[in-house]
Amino acid sequence: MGPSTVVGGAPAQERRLRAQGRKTLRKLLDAAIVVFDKRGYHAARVDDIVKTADVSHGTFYLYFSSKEDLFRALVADVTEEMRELSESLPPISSTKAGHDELRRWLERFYDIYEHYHPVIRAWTENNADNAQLARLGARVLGRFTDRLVDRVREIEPAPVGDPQTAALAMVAMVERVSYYSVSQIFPVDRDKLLDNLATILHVGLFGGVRRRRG
Amino acid sequence: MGPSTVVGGAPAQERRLRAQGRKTLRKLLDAAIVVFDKRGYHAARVDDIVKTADVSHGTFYLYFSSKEDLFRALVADVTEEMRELSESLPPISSTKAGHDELRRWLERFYDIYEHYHPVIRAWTENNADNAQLARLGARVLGRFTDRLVDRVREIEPAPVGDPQTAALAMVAMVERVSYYSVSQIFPVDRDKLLDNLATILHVGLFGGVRRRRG
Amino acid sequence: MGPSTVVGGAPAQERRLRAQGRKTLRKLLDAAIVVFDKRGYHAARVDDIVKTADVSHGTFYLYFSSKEDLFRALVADVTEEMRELSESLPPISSTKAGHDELRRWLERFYDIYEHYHPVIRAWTENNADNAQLARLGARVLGRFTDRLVDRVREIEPAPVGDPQTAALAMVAMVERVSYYSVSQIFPVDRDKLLDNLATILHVGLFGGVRRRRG
Amino acid sequence: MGPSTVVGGAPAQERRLRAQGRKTLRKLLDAAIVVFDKRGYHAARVDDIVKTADVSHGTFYLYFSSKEDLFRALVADVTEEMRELSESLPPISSTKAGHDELRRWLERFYDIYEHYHPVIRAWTENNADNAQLARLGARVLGRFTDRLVDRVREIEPAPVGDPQTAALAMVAMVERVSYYSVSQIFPVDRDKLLDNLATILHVGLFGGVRRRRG
DNA sequence: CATGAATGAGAATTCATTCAT
DNA sequence: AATGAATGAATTCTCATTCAT
Repeated sequence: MGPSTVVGGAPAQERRLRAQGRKTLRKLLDAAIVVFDKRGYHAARVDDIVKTADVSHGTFYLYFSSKEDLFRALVADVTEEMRELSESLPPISSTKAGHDELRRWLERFYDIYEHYHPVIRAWTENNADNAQLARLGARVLGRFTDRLVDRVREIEPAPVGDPQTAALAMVAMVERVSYYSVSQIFPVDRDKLLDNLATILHVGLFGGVRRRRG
Repeated sequence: MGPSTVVGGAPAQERRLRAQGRKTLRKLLDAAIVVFDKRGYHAARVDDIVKTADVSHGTFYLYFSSKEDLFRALVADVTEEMRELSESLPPISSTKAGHDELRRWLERFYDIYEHYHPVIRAWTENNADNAQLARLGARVLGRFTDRLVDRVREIEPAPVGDPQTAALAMVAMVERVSYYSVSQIFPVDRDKLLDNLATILHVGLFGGVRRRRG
Repeated sequence: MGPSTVVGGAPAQERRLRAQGRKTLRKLLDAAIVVFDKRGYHAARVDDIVKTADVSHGTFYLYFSSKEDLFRALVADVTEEMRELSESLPPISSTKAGHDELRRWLERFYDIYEHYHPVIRAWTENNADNAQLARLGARVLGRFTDRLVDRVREIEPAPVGDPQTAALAMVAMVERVSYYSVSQIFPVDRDKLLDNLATILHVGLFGGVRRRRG
Repeated sequence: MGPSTVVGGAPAQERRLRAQGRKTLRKLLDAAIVVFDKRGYHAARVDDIVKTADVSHGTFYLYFSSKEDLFRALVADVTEEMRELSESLPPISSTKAGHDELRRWLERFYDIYEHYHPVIRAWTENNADNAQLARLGARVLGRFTDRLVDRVREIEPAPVGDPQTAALAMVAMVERVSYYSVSQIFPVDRDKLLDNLATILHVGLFGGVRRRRG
């Protein structure tokens, strides 16, 4: 998990990082996810992050100009992963094979979501007072719906009247149910959840037929 | 909008409030919603709230022991309103009449959600470090799904295999799409949104038949 | 216990108090002693005092201009009682009768001290930043030593070389041991304590002869 | 003056202090004594302490979690010094040599008392609402009386009937007279005071014979 | 006389960020 | 590249005192 190229904050980009530096950078990013998970973004203290990463206070500012700077780096990671994921959505047929493709794709979504969910939650926290962040979030969501709509339109005959709205509703559903699951608001079994989501999407968007389980 | 009985925070509950006191209490609660909307819960300063309510700093602490205390009072309001709403879900038939009932009920949900959405967002923000709050949120969601499942089970023949999971997915969808809408992440027309949601729920849960619009 | 005429603070002295007013005044003074006992002077809140006296916040300021004003009124009470007590010290012979006189007089001291000890402690607390209070305290102590010296000088032959210093040491001892006792730093039996103090003073100042007990 | 090992408050104990840090810690402790002396414990502001120590406000909280935390550190210092002092009380004969030993020991007591008296006064101030502090104070006093009693019992024939009570009275006397002296409630010459105290203790506890001075 | 409400100055505390080594 | 120490602006909270009824 994690994008191939680790991107640091402003101060880190002005320097050429060696192996040691890249390692420290990654330690800080990982520590931040852990701390955001435990306390939430706003309650997270730079102090908590450096303690978790086991580096000194001053070191933090060698890599990031502020907590927000670090957060932006994490958001860039998520955005990139989600962009790659949305582009990787394959054609989905209305047959069992289509259902299984969808299932595998949702699985990858879920795993990324699980890894980054403290970042995603922080993102939500900040939507209120950070318009740019909100726009970026909308773009990520938009890419998912657009891609789904593309795939829906490939099906003949058209399985659903208003693919745009339906796709948005499905994205919303998948996102929120995943949130409930990873944050354990509702304890749900991962595999069962993915089965159900795959079925609902397949039936709701791709003309799949609801089958009794078992 | 707003519950019939205004409940203050810890300090207010130890005193007997007269008309004047109750008025100030309400001013503070309303001001808090405004400020949470503008800046988000964590960025909200007690100072902003008292300025908006046009009372002095000290007055705030006559009614609430802290910002969190005030927040809890607002959460109690939302919880109560949502409880009443979930209990008011009428039987839903699979006919056009059922669709219209659902539409009216969703409309009420949406309006409450719109009014309290700054509180609901703050709720989400705090789920991380406040387990009790998270549990309370789960209970509210649970009441909605339970009630939907009750209504789904009244339909013959059974329109959906696993009503529990389906209901949870629908609740998640409605909640999140409403969030997108009121927070204007996606600018959606309220009426069109409610039409679509009513249809998706009616078809997905209550055996309704999808009809071409127009 | 308590002086015959209750004296209020500045605001109360500008008005003629009726029965009701005098009652409220006394309730406040008594409540203050209770609260000073429980929390100490500085930690005592006007709020605690009015709650204990069961009057409203505003009423306090009808009788005293401030917490300090109330404190001064209590100090005046103690000062007056102690003045009366020091003047009442009878001639002390070096015989058993002298010992018994001393014992009775110490008993009265102890009882006043016990009643007012929260005020006396507050007095100590304030000696640091209130020079006038410190001077007043010195005067009270001075009256005791002077009076003791007067009585010592009546004895022939002179039982002690430097009555002034010896008297001061004895006053210090009595005061502090009483403090240990009433504040229960050392749990001491009142009667046994008074026996011992009477003996020490009688032997140390008045030429008394130490006798084995029993 | 001052104990050999400086102990900081809660925050300081979690970190490893270097030379610079230890210096700042000591500056704060010393400054606190100065400020407690000038204004008394309760009136002392953290602001006064940091100004006197010439460090910033934030630095204070790097070493102590609150004013109370700093106070506890000072109390630990006094307690330790007093413990060492009480253990150092040598055997006291009833001769002139015993008197002189006592005189030297009281001198050391007086000097420690003088240095720490702002702390000791604060201790008294807080006895009311802090039971643990009161217990600790009783233990310190108890060590003095116990040690005196040990030394008294070494004398043959027994010079006093109830050494326990007599010792407590003497400790009370010494403590309070020292307080009068250092706080200048009564302006007393240090040397003359120590002479008198040594004589009273020697005569009152150790069978010494009162001699005319001069 | 008495009350509940309101005020606001003042104090404690936190924590992101900078600095000297 | 890293560290521990220091900073001070920003914020919360308290509580004596005043006010309107």
